[in-house]
Amino acid sequence: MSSIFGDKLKSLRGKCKIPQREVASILEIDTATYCKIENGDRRAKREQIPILADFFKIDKKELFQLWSADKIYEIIAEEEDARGILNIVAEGISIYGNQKSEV
Amino acid sequence: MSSIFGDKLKSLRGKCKIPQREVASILEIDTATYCKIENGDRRAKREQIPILADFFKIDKKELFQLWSADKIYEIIAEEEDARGILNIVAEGISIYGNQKSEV
DNA sequence: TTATATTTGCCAAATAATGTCAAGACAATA
DNA sequence: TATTGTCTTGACATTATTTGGCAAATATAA
Repeated sequence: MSSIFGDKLKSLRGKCKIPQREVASILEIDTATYCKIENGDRRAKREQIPILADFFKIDKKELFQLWSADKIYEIIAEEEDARGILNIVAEGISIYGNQKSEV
Repeated sequence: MSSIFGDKLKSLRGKCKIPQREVASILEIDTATYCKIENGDRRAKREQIPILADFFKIDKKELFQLWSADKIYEIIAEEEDARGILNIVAEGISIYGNQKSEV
């Protein structure tokens, strides 16, 4: 499948030259499951994100973003006008004032 | 709860002055279920969207967009940096060239 | 080959979603 | 006030989806 979240993990792990087995172990899940996460066949649990960020020593926020982005991709993948949808959402955010408008 | 999709239905139905019962009937679902859809407590099924669009005589695409947008809202509602996430997604779309970048 | 790493298929358990019924709330009207 | 029709809510059963692990298969090294 491939996912930006999984790709990130893969790349991080590549740098450290650590086997999946080890990462799986700190998450306390099966190697097969972790493998699927890296390949985008399964989604990591929310609680696992900070653990991974700590382990790989990267910004938690970044990892959360990638994780969420994947979920959004899944939604818009099925739709024609992905950009139109994103615009609607972006406008909505501006209106309800989540943060600065700018997208 | 409230959702832009549900609000849209509510407003369309308001104009026609049609009771929920009637819309529910064309969707072949319970009035209670339709009520929840209007109020954003339940999500309409994908197949129901074109039926609704036909019934209310509005653009199917618009309704699909609102429906998808709600799903995205649900995802980013849980995250801090909603706009950051949207940007990541928007960039990804540009890269994979779904359509024009611009968001 | 032998050992280690990664991937895949399939199953059972857990979780989430959907729809209905029944009861309650609300409004308009007789 | 009582009645009628509409809308809303909560609890529950049913169904669908997700998740994790095992075992077997496939790579990758040594």
